Amino acid sequence: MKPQILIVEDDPQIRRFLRATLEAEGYRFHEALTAAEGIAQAAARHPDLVLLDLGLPDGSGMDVIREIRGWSQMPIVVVSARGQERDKIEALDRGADDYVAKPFSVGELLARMRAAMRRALPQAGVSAGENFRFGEIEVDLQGRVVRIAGNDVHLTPNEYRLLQVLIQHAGKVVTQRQLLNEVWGPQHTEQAQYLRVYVAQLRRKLERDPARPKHLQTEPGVGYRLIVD
Amino acid sequence: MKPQILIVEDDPQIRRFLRATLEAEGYRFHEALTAAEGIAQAAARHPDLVLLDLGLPDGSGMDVIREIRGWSQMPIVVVSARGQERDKIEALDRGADDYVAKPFSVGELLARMRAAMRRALPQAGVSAGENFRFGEIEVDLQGRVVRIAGNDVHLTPNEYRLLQVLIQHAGKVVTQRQLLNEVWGPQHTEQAQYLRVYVAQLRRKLERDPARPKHLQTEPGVGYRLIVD
DNA sequence: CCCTTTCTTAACGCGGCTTTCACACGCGTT
DNA sequence: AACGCGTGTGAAAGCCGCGTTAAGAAAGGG
Repeated sequence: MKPQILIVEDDPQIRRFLRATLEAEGYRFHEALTAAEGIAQAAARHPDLVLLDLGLPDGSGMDVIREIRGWSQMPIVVVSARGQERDKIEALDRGADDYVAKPFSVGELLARMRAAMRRALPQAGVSAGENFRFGEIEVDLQGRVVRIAGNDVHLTPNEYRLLQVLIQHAGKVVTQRQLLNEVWGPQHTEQAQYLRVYVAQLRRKLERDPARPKHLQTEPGVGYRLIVD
Repeated sequence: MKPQILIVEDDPQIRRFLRATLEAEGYRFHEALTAAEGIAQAAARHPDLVLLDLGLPDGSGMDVIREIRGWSQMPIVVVSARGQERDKIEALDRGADDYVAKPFSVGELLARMRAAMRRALPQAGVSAGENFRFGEIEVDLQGRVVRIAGNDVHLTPNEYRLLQVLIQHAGKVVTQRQLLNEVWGPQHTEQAQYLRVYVAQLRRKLERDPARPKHLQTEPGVGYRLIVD
């Protein structure tokens, strides 16, 4: 199940931008335009993370933090145009998990969101967790379990690490050297044969038709790429 | 008891600055000048938070994050001169809790440290509860008593300690290093043999069929996991 | 001080994982 | 056509991690 984000933001332009960003990442999300609605939706939907703008019209975003913290430890990442130190300190001390000032980089925002959600997982034993899905394949990154159409698939340590690295760069090409370095260490960046063997093994275990891979594709002369729909 | 901070930083000037800052806040702290020493001290002292500089002389600070995350969830706040986006993303994805780029404001750094430590607190909440149950096994965390189907089972100190750590992370994988660090201390994180012996003993005492464990499962190449129904 | 319990260390078998090799295939070049 | 190159595949061999047992050392209690 993909993480569900609640966006609390009144500026239509920023909202559109966040919407596009989260959509591209595959997150599910809902939007609230006011502080009151933000609190209500946070209570109703139990999102995996709240993206909160501090400059809301009907009251300070600080109230949203205080209100939510009264009954939940859900991750709250503040996104604000105001970069003043005292705003940051107040928001963080009231219980926000992170504070990203505009203008911010998309990659950093997403990384900070991932970090906040990762931390929240252990204590909330109920929540499904940060699973990664592509096609009928589901990877439970916390539990280290891979399921294909619901059935558990056993991966060896190296196979799993290889898949992990590919997931980290999902959609993008990962060079052979990079894969070898991450999985086998810097001493083995020349052993491209390892990759051929293990990519084949992964395909046999994950792909419906290993000879015509749908997800784990070869980039000849460069590396491999994990296709996510 | 005041929080204890571990500073991992080679630059004497920044170290002096951090020292003065933390002292003024009333934090206790220790210092490590290299990555290796930082890892060792993190294991030995169990600080409440690690302040980590990424630009260390004897290897990347990234290794420190990866190493510590192998056996502990302690808060790690990166303090770095490098403010590049990819550094931030990499550090956060490897398990850092926050990333503060120099030049930073003192107040913000302290607020982010407080936020990171506040989040870490609830983790200790498991042992405070009442009895822990899984299957026909019941663990009285107060009385340090284990019963299986009503009958008392005697566990040695190390056996109980090992079970305790697994219960604290029930359902999740606990790495070998983490278990070794929690039960035998930071000096013995390489003695995986201890684990094999004691896991076998625990299984013989707790599992109905020790050869096919239902609760105390092995995660090959990683660690062990306590399955709770 | 002796006896019991617990911890540490070593040895060994087993199974599975990793590594390595051999070879087939597609493709572009000679 | 033949060759080189990068890639995919199957299988064999060796290694390594894990589980198990046992014996000696250390610790603790009478």
